[in-house]
Amino acid sequence: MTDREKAQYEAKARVLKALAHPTRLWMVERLAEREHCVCELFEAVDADFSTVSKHLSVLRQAGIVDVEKRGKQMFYRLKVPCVLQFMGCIEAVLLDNAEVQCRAAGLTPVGDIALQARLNPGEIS
Amino acid sequence: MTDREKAQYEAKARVLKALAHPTRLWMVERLAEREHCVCELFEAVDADFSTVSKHLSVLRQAGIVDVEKRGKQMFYRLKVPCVLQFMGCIEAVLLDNAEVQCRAAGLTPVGDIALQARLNPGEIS
DNA sequence: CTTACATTTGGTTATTTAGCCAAATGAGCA
DNA sequence: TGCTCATTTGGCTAAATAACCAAATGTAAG
Repeated sequence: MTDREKAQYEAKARVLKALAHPTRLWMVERLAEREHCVCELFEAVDADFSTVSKHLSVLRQAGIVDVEKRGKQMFYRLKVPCVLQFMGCIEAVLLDNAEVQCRAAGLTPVGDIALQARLNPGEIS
Repeated sequence: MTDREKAQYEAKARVLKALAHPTRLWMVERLAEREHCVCELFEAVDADFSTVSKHLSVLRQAGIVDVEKRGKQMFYRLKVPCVLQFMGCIEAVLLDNAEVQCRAAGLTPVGDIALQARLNPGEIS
C-alpha cells in the first residue's frame, strides 16, 4: 500500500469515526430534519453544554455538518445528506446480529424482539 | 430519549466504530472482493500478526464479517455487502472538504488535486 | 460600556483503543 | 505422540477519546 493510499484510508476512517458516537449519530439525524442551534440539541441530550459543542465541532471538522452564525446563536445543519443512507445498512447489520444471537440461544426471532435481543442481551422475556 | 432509543444509538455507533479504522476499512474492501485467510491480509498490512487478528475480531464482533475455519486456516468474508455503499458517500465528503480547503487557500481545485489537498494539507505544489 | 447570553476553548481525569510481544490454542502431519 | 503451522489470547504501554468544570470569546441589548 502506497503512502498515498494509506492517507486515503486514514481520511475515510476519520469521517467514519466522527459518526461513530451515539450522541453524534443522534445529532446527525436531528440535523437532517432541519437546522438546530446548539441550545436546542443541548436540551435533548443530557450532557454538559461544552460536551455538546465539542461533538458538533467533531462533526464540523469531519465535514459532515455546516454551521452558520446568526445573532448570538450558531445554527448547525447536515451538509452531506448521503450519510443518512448508512442508517438502513447499520440497522440491517444489527438485525442480522440479533438473529444470530437468537439462533444461538435457541429462540425464534420475530420482528422487534430480534433487535431488542441484540441491544439489550439478557433482557428478553 | 428513552433508554431503549439510547441503546439503539449505542449499538449503531458500535458498528460504525468497527469500521472507523484505516486498516479495518481496507480489510473490508479486500473481503468484499473475495474471502481471505488472516495470513493473506497480514502480508499486505505491515502490522503484527496479532494486530491483524484483533482487527478482524472487531469486525466479526460487530457482525460485519464472517469467519469459517477450514483446515488450519480461518477464512474471513464480508457478511454485509451494504457497507460498501458507505465508501462513495465518504469520498464525496472528502472531496467536498477538499474544495472548501482549496477555496479557503485561494486555489482552483481540479480533479485529483482536491483530494490531495484534503489528505496532505501543506503538500500542494 | 457594561451586562447577559450563546457558544467555544483549555485543563483535568477516567476510559477506551491500538499496537507489540510472548504465551496459549487447535488442526493436521510425521 | 510429538511437531509445526495458523491464529487467538493475555498482558502491557502509549496514545486517543469523552466527559466535566471553569474560564474565555463574541454578540446584542440595556
